[in-house]
Amino acid sequence: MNFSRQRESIINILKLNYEHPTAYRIYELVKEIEPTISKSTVYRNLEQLVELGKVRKISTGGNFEHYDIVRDSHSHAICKCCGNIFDVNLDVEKIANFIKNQTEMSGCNEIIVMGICKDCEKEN
Amino acid sequence: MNFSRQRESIINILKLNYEHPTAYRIYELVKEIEPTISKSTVYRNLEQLVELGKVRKISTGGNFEHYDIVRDSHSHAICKCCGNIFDVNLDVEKIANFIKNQTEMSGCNEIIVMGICKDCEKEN
DNA sequence: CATAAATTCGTAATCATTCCTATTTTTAAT
DNA sequence: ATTAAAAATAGGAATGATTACGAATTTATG
Repeated sequence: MNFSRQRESIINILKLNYEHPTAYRIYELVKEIEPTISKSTVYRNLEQLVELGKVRKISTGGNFEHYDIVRDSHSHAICKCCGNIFDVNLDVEKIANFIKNQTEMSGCNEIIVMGICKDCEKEN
Repeated sequence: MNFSRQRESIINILKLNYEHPTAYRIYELVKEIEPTISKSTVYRNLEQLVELGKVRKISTGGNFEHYDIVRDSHSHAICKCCGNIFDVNLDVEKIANFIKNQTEMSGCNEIIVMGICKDCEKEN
């Protein structure tokens, strides 16, 4: 993988952003620094970075994929109602062992928890 | 919600199918029983059934949404490599409590575990 | 039966993502 | 510093799963 200014900008934006942005949001933010960047560059780089394990893709069940740069190991909780994504610390290792004994999975490195957030619960 | 023959067929197909089918696969299968059913009817009904809590939508990070009729309470493990979905039994209640104390989530009713399946591990 | 509400079918529209290609940038070797 | 090969980009077109729409049909209720 060669160096590219655009990719560095994408990574920098991801490092500054803790909001689990969508690809399009990342595109918008990078555009402020790198005005001529194209959407395809953003999508291609995100895909590559996910492949390399430097970025995680989070599917919420909504219409967009969200992205999160890998810092420490944490899991995600998603509100089914508003789609917000929260960080959670779960014992992934423990769950991985449990899974391994129970299914055809050889292990796991990511856990996504779906539920309702406190705000949405209040409103309904 | 009124009765509809088409919806009953969709539910029946889901009851018979343990493979976490996509909307399109469900459409194909229902079509064998109900040849004039339209894709929009399948999509609309799946959405309604998800809303009612009778069906669960499973986002794998791939291009399609998968569906699973709610029988017993179980969680899902997804292979990041092949996209296969496996059933798992996790202590959701315990995790829900853990989540509740740690985040803005009021609880959870579904856990998705991402990892690599044994077959894909062998191949790589 | 008659009416209103719900549902369906078929197709068109949407829109996030992927694909394509000519051009530019990066890398490594000479 | 040049050069050639490989990698990456910009921009726009294509894709394709899903959603939206409207006229026609079916269901529920009195």
